[in-house]
Amino acid sequence: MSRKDLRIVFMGTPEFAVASLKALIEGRYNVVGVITAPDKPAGRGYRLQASAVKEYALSQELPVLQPESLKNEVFLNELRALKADVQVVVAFRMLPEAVWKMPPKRTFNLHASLLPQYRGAAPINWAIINGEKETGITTFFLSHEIDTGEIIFQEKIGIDEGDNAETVHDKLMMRGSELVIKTIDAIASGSIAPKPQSLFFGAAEELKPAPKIFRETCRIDWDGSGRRVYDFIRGLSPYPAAWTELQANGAKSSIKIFAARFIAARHRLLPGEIRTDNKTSLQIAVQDGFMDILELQISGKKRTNIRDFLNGFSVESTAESRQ
RNA sequence: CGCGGAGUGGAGCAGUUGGUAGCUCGUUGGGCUCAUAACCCAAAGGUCGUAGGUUCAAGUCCUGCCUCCGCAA
Repeated sequence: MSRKDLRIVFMGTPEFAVASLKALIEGRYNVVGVITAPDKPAGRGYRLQASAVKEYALSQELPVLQPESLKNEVFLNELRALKADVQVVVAFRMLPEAVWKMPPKRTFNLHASLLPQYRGAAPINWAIINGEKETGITTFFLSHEIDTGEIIFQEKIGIDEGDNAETVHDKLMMRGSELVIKTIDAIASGSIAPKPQSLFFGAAEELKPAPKIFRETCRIDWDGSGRRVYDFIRGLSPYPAAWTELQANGAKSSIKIFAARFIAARHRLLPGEIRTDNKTSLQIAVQDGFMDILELQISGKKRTNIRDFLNGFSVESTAESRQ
């Protein structure tokens, strides 16, 4: 069948998924339905908020389903009624077998890592945090265990020294949407040869997971090398952002750190001790030097560069008592 | 009505028990210097998010509205 005749149901929630849906729509593929998360109270005031995918789908006048439960019979019937040939899943949630087994040409997922590495909810962040030099994108058919199905296509993408979670996210999102198209085309033409994930890693290799990230995960542990702390900060920047606490204008506040650079140096400070001229620089000690904070945000205020921050805030230098 | 913080000269912040506003930086002019994002001197620039209220008098107390941010999801 022609690739444009293929009836496609798209499932996804955040911004990352929008790029793929958009690529399908702009490529004039036959997207017959979009499944996304229900509007949820979120943000300050708990206002009801639609997902990024929903907003885009509505702007394109695509039929949208927002089931509370993916096992609900009513939903399953609605889904069946769409008569999908294939289902595309990008950054959605775990699907019950009844859903992913439905379409004749199966259901595939776009995952933001080089599977089998970084299975889980936060592959982009963890790849950077772990100091990887490259990561990538993978399309694979869904199976029972999460992120373990047979791989259709995979593509490597480099992580540069100056990259952070945002830049890598954007790269993967764009290339990912191309991979989705490529995968759809291959499925339509019947020219796919999915391979089990076991063929993608050597026996000696260890599998690194990418679990969901919580606030406590984002607290900076200064007792590490500058290399590790640097990767940690950029791996979480700008969202959800690495944070620490310090004394500013006489009060203890938590600050998010968006950008920092490592300065190698020998010193006798304890990890986490601060030295600052309260004017242009704020440096926090790590094992083998200092992290020079460049961009940060104190709670209740806006994100600023270090100079602006120090113009108004006076930070206690915990390093002066010692030398 | 989920909890909390904030809106003050171009920027980041102070402002005590209410009496028309201050700091750091920047800007402009001048000086010093081989030089500088360094230093010195001087100046310009705000009526304090917005609407209303209390008061002899409000940035500073009360109410509504707008915007931003942290937590939480």
